[in-house]
Amino acid sequence: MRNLIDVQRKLLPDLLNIMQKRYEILQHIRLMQPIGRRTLSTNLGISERVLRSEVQFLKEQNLLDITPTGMSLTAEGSDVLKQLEDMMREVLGLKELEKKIKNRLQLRDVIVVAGDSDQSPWVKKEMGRACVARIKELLEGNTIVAVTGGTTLAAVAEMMTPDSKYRDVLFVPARGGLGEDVKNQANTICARMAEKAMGRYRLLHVPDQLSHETYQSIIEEPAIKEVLDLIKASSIVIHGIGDAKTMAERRKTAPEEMEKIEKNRAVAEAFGYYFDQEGKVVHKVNTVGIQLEDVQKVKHVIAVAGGASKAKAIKAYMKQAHHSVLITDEGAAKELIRD
Amino acid sequence: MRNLIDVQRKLLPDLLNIMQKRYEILQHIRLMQPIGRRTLSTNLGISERVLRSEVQFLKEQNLLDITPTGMSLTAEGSDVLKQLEDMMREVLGLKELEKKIKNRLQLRDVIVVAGDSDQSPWVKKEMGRACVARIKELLEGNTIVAVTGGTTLAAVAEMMTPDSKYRDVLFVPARGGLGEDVKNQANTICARMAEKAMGRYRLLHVPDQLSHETYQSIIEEPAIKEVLDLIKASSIVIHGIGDAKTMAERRKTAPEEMEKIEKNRAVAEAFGYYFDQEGKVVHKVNTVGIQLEDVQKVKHVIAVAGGASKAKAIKAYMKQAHHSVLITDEGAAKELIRD
DNA sequence: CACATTTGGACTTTATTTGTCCCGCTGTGA
DNA sequence: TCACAGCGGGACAAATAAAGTCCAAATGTG
Repeated sequence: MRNLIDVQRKLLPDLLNIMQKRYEILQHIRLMQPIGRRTLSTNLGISERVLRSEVQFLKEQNLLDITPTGMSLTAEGSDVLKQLEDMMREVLGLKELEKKIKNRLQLRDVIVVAGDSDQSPWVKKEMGRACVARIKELLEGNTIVAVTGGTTLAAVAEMMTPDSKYRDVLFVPARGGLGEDVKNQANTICARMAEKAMGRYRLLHVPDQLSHETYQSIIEEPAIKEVLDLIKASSIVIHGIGDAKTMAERRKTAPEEMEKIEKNRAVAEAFGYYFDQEGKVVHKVNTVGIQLEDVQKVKHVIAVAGGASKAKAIKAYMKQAHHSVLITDEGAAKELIRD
Repeated sequence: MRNLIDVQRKLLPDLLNIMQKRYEILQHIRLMQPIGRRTLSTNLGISERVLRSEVQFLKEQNLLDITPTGMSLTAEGSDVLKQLEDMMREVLGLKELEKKIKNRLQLRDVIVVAGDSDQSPWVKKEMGRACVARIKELLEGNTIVAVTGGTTLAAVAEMMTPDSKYRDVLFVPARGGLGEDVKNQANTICARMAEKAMGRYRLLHVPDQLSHETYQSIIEEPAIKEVLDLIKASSIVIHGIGDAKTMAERRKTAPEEMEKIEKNRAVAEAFGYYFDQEGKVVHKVNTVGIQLEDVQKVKHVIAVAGGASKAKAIKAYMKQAHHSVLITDEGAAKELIRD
């Protein structure tokens, strides 16, 4: 059955919404029957008119009776509802997860896709697609989109599709070099995403490790400065979240910094910042680009991260990012609400 | 899985149609890839514009690639299609049955509902609902609807629902007494149906067994004659089909008539007419009302009959009723296409 | 008997789908 | 190399469906 639902989720994504809506209507009617339209509509939080259409439909399907006293389920309606209950648990699993996480972590919005990216790599792509869909909702006119690096963001870039909306969109890397592999660098991903979107992009060519003097002079270079200004002006930021240890190891982190990270019990990493489990910054990679205080001023911040193994990191980072949207997967989501 | 599909058939009947549409699109693309919109749309028999919307959707779901050479499935699309194939066989079962029967029996239209009314009595109600839905499609202005008797027609009456469309509809019994039980008589059912529909009705009060003289004089009675004229003017006829033997036994058929029926190998009964397996009339109950030759001139004739045991009768009757619409159930349908 | 609910009809407004036409691109065969 | 057929996709009008709004008739309840 899980199979069928998954296929349907692909083939008719809004089917689930409609199914859920009708399910809730039946559920409420069973609970409060006989009940009138007005009472029910306020109870369900949907407009009376749409409830009316739905109810009319359900009546035609012989699932409910409609009398001057109010509406109530027919025997058939009870049967259907009973069967529905089982399957809705599966169908709705993800939506419920989203709600729970949104409440528990106090986030602006949460999107959970099926699967666990620790186990099945294609789940990252699903998160990517969800992210792309979300971005498209946010676009208006000449938006600047800042992106970071990481394998998850690479998946987002891979799932990007061209759209006329992107005509005036500019992609920029959020921060300079953080010591990553080329294929996971913000620059690379930024370019890839822009190409896929058929949009424009600018890159930030700043070497990884710099002395203080060189650093000061390089950020005064007009070409660099221009890009940095664009980054600060971005209205959408898309970033990944990493496990602190993994990220520190993946980057060529100096031993003394490594020690600092470990000593302060950093668990999460994002933007080159390391966070402990309370969401406090305990270390920061020194590079140009957007800073954490800038991020908090950006209109739309989207964090993309999944896999059960990343749950701790996500939880820690999100403690100081309540105005972000989180896109994650079932694996991480289940861990997030475990305790 | 069958469970889920059944519930969905109830809860979102048109979503399954969309699912089918998308399934067929994917199927055709796999077969003919790479293929262009225009070619594909003529092939599928849908307008190019709606195909375009569908294709765009499928592209967004990452199920197909779209290139200047044409459209082709992605790996994901192939997977989904593969999984779909299994479940569509179940989803589409009834539709395929409908098509096959329509072609094989050369009928105007066929509707098949799930189940077998021999085994589960509620299936008759399903046929009833399907019939009612069909009737509503046909109504226009002040229509006259003629109905016969029988348990199936009783179910149709039971499933009738009021509608503003019925304001100018008049229900009449198709033929006079045929020797049935009161609750299965055309008169009873006609009245019941009209009540449920909140429509008007006229009845035909003619005793069962009449001498020739009385018969001649009674049909000249103004009150009777008026109803008979209405019956002949009806534009919709709804009737059941019975097994000849069963019907003959149920009615108080005289022994010599019984013999005639058996001798001529009657298998089907409808309207008080008995048919052999070639669809030839072999006997006829003598009563007033619509006659077989009148039926053939009526605009819309709907035959409602289900249950595996009735398949033979349905087949026989339908041999001479090609312009009818048949509403039946899965049980009968499977028998109908067996050989 | 009056009141508070109920459903359901009717009409307007808004959103979505579909039809229609056309443009620019690309691979193919002359 | 060039022309052409077939491709996708943009743009806008027309048709259709959904939702908002208001009101009338009916019915159970105090």
